[in-house]
Amino acid sequence: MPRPPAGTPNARDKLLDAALSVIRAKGYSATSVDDLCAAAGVTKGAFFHHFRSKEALAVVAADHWSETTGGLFASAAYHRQTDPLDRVLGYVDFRRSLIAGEVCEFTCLVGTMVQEAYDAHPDIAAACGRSIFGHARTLEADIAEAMERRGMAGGGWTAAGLARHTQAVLQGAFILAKAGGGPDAAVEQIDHLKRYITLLFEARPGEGLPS
Amino acid sequence: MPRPPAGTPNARDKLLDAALSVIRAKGYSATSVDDLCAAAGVTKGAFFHHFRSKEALAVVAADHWSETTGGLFASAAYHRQTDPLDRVLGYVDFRRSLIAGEVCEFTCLVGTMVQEAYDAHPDIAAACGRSIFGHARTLEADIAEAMERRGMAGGGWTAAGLARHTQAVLQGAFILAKAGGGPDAAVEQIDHLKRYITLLFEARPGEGLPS
DNA sequence: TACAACATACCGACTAGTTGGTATGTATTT
DNA sequence: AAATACATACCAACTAGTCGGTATGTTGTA
Repeated sequence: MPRPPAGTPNARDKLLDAALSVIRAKGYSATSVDDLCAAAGVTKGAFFHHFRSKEALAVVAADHWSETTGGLFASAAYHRQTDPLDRVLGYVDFRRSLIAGEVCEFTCLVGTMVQEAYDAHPDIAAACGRSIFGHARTLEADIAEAMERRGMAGGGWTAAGLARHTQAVLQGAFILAKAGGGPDAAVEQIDHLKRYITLLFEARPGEGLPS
Repeated sequence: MPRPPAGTPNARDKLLDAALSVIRAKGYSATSVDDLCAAAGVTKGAFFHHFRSKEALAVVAADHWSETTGGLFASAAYHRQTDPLDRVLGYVDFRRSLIAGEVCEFTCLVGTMVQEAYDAHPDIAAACGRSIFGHARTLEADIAEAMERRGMAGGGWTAAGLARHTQAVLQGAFILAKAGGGPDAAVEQIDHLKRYITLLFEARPGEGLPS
C-alpha cells in the first residue's frame, strides 16, 4: 500500500471515525451506508473501495474502537499507583469521570453493536467480543496482583471473572442511561461497582478453603 | 369492545407474541413488518389494522413484555421467604435459574430495544424505561425492609439505587453473553451480584453518619 | 323476527422511497 | 504506464405504509 501524504485524513479513516459516532447514536441496522458517507463527507464509491460491505466496515470499526479506547486507557494516570488495588479502583474512577454530556458521547460502540449483530452477523459479534473481553483482560494483572498481595484466593471468584464483571456493570450502566436514567444512572452503577470491589478486598477470604 | 370467541388468538396477540421473540433475536431495526407478519402468520393488512406503525407496535410490545415477565416474577416462590433479605437473594437466584439455553431465549426485549431506539424513537425508549425501572421498583420494598431490619442506613446507597443496580448487572450480563460469553458469562455476573448484596448486608454501615 | 345500518377484523396488491451493492468513469501519484 | 483513490450513475431488492375490498359480526328499530 503506497503511502498517502500522511497528513490528510483519507476516506477510510473518515468513514471509520464517522462510524464510531453515527452507529453509537443510531445503532448498526438503522445506520445506512449513505448515512456513513454523508457523515464522513465521502461518496459511496469511496466506501466500497475501502470496505467490501457494510458488515466489513462494522468489523473494522469495532477493531478501530478497541485501538482508540485502548490508547486512552493505556495512557491514563491511574497506572502510576503503586498499590495494585489502587490501580484497579483508579480504573473505576477513570471510567466514572468519562461519563458526562450526551448519552451517545459516553456509551460503548461494541456494546451497542453486539446487541443487534450477535445472531445475524457473527463476524461483527466476534469483533465486539474481542473488544470487550480484550479490554477486560487488560485489568486482570492488576486484580491478580491485588489478590495475591492480600491473600484473597479461594473466595469463589477470580481475577478474570472480576475483570469481566467490571465490563458487565459498565454495559448495564449504559443501558440504564439510555432507558431514561441519563448520566446519573450510569454513575450510580459505577459507584456500586467500586463499593463491591472495595468490600471484596476488605472481606476475609473463604474460611473453609486453602489459600 | 365485543368479546371474540375468547379461545382463538387474534392477529393482534399473535403479532405481539411474535414481536417478543423476533425482535429479541434480530433487533428492532432489522426486524421488518413483513418479518413480524410472517412469524405471526398474519397479513400486512392485519398489522396496520391493529397498529398505527411499526413504532407503535414496539411500544405495545414493551408493555406486553412488562406484563408477561411481571406475572412470572409475581408468582415466583421467593416471595414466600420470611426474611426480606432472603427474598432479595431469592430474586437473584431466580434470575440465575432463568439463564439457560439459547441466548435469545433468556435475554431482555426492552434492554435490546432501548439500545437502538433511545435516540430516534423516544416513545419506544420511554416504554423500555418504564419496563426496566418499573421492574426495579418491585424490588425496593424488600431491600428497604432488609436495610431497616439490619440498620443499614447511611452506607451511601439506597434501596432504590441497589434495585436499579440489579437491573444494570443483568443487562450487562446479557451483553457479555451476546458478545460470545454465552450463558456462563451471564451466570458469572449474577454470582457477583449476589456476592455484592451479601457483602453489603454483612458490612457495618458507615461510621461517621447518623443511622 | 327481520332487516337496515354500522363496526370490527382481516386480506393482499400496490406505491413511493430507501437499501446495500455494482459498473464505470476520472484524477492523482508512483 | 499502472495502480490507487476516489466520484457518478445506476440497479434490483426491500422498506414501511396505503387502499379498496370482503367476511363476519353487533345494534337499533319496526
